[in-house]
Amino acid sequence: MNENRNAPADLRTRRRNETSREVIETALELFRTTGFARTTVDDIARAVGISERTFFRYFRTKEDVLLVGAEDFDRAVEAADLGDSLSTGLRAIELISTEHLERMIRDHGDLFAQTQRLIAAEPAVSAALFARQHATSVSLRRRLLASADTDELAAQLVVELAYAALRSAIEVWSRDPSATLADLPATYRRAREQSRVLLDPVAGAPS
Amino acid sequence: MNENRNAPADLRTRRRNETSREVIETALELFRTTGFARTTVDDIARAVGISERTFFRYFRTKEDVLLVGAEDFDRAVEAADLGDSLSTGLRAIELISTEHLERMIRDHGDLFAQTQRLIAAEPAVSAALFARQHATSVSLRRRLLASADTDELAAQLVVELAYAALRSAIEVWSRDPSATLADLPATYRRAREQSRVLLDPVAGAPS
DNA sequence: TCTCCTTTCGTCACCTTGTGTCAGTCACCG
DNA sequence: CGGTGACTGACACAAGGTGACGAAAGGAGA
Repeated sequence: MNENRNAPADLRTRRRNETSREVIETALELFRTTGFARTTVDDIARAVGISERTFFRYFRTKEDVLLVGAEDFDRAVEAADLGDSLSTGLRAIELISTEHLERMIRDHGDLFAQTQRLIAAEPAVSAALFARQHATSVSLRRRLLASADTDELAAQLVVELAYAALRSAIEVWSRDPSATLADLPATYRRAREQSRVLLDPVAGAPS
Repeated sequence: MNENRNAPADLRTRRRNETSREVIETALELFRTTGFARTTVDDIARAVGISERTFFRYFRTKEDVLLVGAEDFDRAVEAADLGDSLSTGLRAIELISTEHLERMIRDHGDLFAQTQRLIAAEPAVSAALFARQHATSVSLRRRLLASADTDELAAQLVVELAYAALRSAIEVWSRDPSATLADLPATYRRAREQSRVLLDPVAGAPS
């Protein structure tokens, strides 16, 4: 399709992005002050100055408002070159995750941090996020199987373990009030290293 | 509290269990023939012969109907002795998972298999399941921190990796049409072994 | 500038999930 | 046998989410 990345863009699309961002920021504020569950979609729409119906044209669900870069991440994962083995596949997923975190920090900054904190605090939202990741994990497993000749279990495990490290890093980081945006990539690096140590077959019992 | 396990039980509790099981089996049938989304709670209630309101007295949500042993599993995890280190904690979670699978197979048999297949096929339900697991994972991390003196990231990782292995095993097993109930414990054992091999620091790149 | 097409938006109507409430029923216990 | 507490059905209601239709506004061409 037409891929005019970083172009001045349409006036329509520009206004759409503005409205989208305005909804996110307004919702974020309402969620913090009133709580996620007690804030209705109608509250958000009214505060932004749009109709309830229009809100759902921007976001499929109330939870989606907080899943800022999720769609981009999914697309990047789907487009990634996984190489021809499980280890190259794992490395590819980790690389994309790293780039994703850096881009989110660069492009969205505090907005990203705030959404992550709210996600960690709100089971309904983390469940929605997981549903996304689960869908891509199944698709990833299929692609790994096609290119890396291995069994389904190993392929699924590689994907799940990679996602587990990413989720854990974000989770622990977002629950730490003193952590800054700059700390996140380092936390994720530690998560990858530690996950390898924790399941080390030498340290773990053989059976 | 009163723990009359395996006792003849009250007439009321007996009827309650019967109704609950009837709801599960009826819903399972409707979900398979009509699809999860297109089946309304009212359809299920009507088919069982209870009111819509009563349905919600048995199950908090429509998804909960498929989460048969989840509550027992959570309780078992919460009550487990995690030892005094991350490795004993990991071992404890794995033991409980194994016992849980065996008990589900023994007590529920095909019902369990059918629910797992539907869960794997239905994003909304796996999201609900994840929400449960996420809640217990946070509580587990706290308990590991209290007993094993380590950092938050390592503790969270241990829990997430353990859950990832369990989920992957069930996921892959439930998507295999030729797999039988007896295959599940073996699949889970392979998942634990493989997860240790896949993240082996010797095979993986140091950085 | 005028016209035509496309996208977007607001309004209205509707369905489904989930909760609160109230009154009636029934098993159990004294 | 009468009281207590749990379970149930019926009703009302809030909130999330979808479909349909007409109006308004942006964008392209004459």
